[in-house]
Amino acid sequence: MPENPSAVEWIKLLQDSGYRQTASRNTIVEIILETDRALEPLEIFEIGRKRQKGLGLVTVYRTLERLEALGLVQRVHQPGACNMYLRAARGHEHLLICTACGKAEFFDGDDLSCLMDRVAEKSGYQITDHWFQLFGLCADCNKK
Amino acid sequence: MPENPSAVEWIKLLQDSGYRQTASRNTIVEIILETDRALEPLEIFEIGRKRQKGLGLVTVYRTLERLEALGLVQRVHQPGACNMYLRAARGHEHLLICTACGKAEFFDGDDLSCLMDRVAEKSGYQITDHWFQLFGLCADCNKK
DNA sequence: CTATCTGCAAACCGTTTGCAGCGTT
DNA sequence: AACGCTGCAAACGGTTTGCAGATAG
Repeated sequence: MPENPSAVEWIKLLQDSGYRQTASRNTIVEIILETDRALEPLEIFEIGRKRQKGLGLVTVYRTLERLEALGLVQRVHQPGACNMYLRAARGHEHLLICTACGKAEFFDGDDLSCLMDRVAEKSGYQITDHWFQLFGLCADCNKK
Repeated sequence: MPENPSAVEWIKLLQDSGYRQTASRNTIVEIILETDRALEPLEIFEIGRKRQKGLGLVTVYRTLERLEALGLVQRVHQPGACNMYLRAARGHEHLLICTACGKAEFFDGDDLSCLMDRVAEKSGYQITDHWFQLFGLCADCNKK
């Protein structure tokens, strides 16, 4: 089972790609990695501003853009919003999101391939990508 | 103008829900039902305006809102856009979308339940909903 | 005749861009 | 010293709202 990425790791990847290490980026990366649910740019900005006075919302957008381009972060689509960001899925991970608290977990779902093969054959499509996401109540929210 | 039987059905459902039948709504419903891909509000507006002079973009938005509330239409999420609308899926239908021409087809995928049961057991979540969508090239676009 | 529906214009809000100065390397 | 990065303010574009007149029932 893959370990969660660390902030140090991400900062290093950013530097290896020619980007500079700055206080703003450190803050943003830390917030994303320590939160167990997808966040909107504005949320990241508000949390970040408490830690680093003067942080700009624009920097949040630009940092997310870079992180997404490097495949470290992904945009999460939900029925009510599609502007939230989360650590990106790796390999065959898929998302499981709590509709009450927003908590996001990944699960492994690599056995979708046989279903996809069947659909490809029936439809005549050459399938190149898939989205699979589950919604529900996490154990904590379910108790209530 | 040839009558689309499904359009008649939708208009009737709208009326049964207390909404009035109007020229604008007829036009919008017809466009959605005769198109084999998801459309943005602005696209519906532009096509509709050619048929019905004076149609307003606001009416498109308000009609889509009502059709979505009645479960006749659904918002389609794609990597690049999540403001497109399509006839809603029924039962266990899932979407298969051509990334080249946008053509959307439904396929049946009701055998996801065993995977979902397994995820529920492992994660402790009570799963209430799922999104499953495939992307690829349709037979026509694949030839090129 | 009444309540809904309409289109227009303006407001709204999340996101992007231009810019001059700052900070990393 | 060079060039990327920053925050601010303004621009932008899709969506929503307020309104007075039109229209379905």
